[in-house]
Amino acid sequence: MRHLYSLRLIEAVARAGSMRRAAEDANITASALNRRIRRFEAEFGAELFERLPGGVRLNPAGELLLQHYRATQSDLARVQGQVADLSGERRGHVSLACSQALLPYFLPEQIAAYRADHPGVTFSVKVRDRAEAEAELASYASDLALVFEPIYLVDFEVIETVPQPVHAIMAADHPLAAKVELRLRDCLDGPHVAPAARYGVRHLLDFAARRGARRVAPIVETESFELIRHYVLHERAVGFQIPIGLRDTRDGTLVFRPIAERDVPVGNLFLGQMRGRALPVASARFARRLAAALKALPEPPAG
Amino acid sequence: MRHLYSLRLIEAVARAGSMRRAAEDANITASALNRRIRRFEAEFGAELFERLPGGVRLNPAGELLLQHYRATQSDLARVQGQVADLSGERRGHVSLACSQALLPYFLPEQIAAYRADHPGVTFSVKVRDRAEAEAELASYASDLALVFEPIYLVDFEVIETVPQPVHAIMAADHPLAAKVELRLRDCLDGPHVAPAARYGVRHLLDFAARRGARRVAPIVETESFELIRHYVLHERAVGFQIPIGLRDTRDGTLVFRPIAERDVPVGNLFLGQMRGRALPVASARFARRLAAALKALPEPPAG
DNA sequence: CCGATGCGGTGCAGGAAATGCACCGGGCAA
DNA sequence: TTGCCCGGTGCATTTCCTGCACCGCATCGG
Repeated sequence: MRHLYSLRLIEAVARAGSMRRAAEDANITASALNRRIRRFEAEFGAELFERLPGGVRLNPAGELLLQHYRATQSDLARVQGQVADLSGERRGHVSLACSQALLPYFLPEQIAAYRADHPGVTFSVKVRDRAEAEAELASYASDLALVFEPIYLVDFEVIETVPQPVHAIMAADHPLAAKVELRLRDCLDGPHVAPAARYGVRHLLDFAARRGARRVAPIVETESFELIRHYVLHERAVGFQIPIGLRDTRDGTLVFRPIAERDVPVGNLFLGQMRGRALPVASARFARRLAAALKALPEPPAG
Repeated sequence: MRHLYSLRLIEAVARAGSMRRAAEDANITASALNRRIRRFEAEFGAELFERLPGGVRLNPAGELLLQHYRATQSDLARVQGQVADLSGERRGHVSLACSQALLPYFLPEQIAAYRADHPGVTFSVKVRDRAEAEAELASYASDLALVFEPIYLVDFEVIETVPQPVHAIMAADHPLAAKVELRLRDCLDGPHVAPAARYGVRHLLDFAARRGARRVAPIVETESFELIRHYVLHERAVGFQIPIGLRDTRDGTLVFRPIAERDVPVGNLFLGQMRGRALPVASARFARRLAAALKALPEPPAG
């Protein structure tokens, strides 16, 4: 939409940190860009940037305006989606930020099921930890977020929440695999593999360990849940994960067992959006569906 | 803001019902306007108007877009207010739609008190009945609404509510003035003066009368609360009003008495805004103040 | 039936507005 | 100092928008 061109340029400048670089990105000359911005500032009634020797940076007024631009843009996209909808096109796009646990099973299934009904809808999926996912929502870069454990932002509006007790995962021939439920100390006493500190599972583990005067001391600490799942098959170690990202492997080599609730508190998976925002039709429908699927989630079998 | 020019023109066309008339209002030629709109429609991806023999009318897509425009405009105004605010200017504008009962005492006092602290803030006050006031909010024409009794729209977000029992008003020498509390039948048996049907007070009276198998049969029915207050001084009649619009007159000629709660249900005064909307700073602050003032409202003395 | 009227829409020429180019002064690093 | 990159500006050019004249069409009144 061309009437937002100036605002788009302002965003580009804010991102690039310099008018000349932004001009290059936007395929116009720096002088044209400069003048557009000066003109806009005059009309708006306030400067938007701090002019520094090495470039420019948004000042508070600019931050405010940029926020407005993003909200406007998102609302316009929603309107266009609704219009397309009422002309029967059923097109649209869903953008979503989620944590890694959703990647192997839950999200692929949900997206595929949704696209079976609405083949015109496309998706973008970003993998973000909790803090990043909330930033995604706040900047309107994603419509939805699906993250594990605590929510920081007040602007995060919870659509649905589902409990996910932390599970220990291990090779099928691991001694602990014989038990139905594990104690935390059983897991921490032996070699273990854990996600990095910023992940929700680790957060719960650290909290629980501290309470029990123990320490999470992983032999491998990683940001990749997939690495954890595969590593425990190689060394006699225990990993930690939430059940939504776990399934019985076909060959039965990987097993998972819940950790006693009295040791590690049950965490929650949150589906949320930016507070007060009217989502595009496609995203709103998908969110409703996700919420239903989360609510219908079976108690995970201790496979 | 010039980047909204096309949208402003679209709104003008929607309001005028014809491109030629809108062009005249906007001081451009019809051809220029026509082309702007066609161009916008092409870029937007959908027609916005039904072309009729005698002019044009918004189609659903146009309605949606217009709603977006109004929201955008309002949000931009809020941002500009915030920017002015952070440069310490404390300027701003509050627009409010309210019912007549607030005009004599409550609103003037509140506005004056607010302006004493923030002299840069200006106000516009529209007198609207309940339905109209809600339409004002929905079209972003007013920031706040302060109305009596029931709320229709789901988009009306209640900020504060305060009970206001219906009172009968009469001349000091009216026989009924001797009682501390009146029964509805006492009022309806004699000549009475009442607001028109669309007002909340009348709504409650009609409801109560129907329940008691009686009828509100006013000798004067009017849209002016002021007329009611003055009329009862001229003829031995009873009028109806809510206490927030009543004070002891200096000369003691006008008195008001509550009507028994078992006869007429207590109505409520609602302070509200458009659901989900971020108000301009000035309006938000004034709303907070209004809410506090409403909550602190004294039980009305039976003067 | 027919002309008058008011509507949205278009071809074309003139004019306003945005752009690109060349260049300035200034901070910064080597 | 020299060279570099920054934001900002004067001027010629181009792009885009506007205004005018006019078309086809539907409606209305005689």
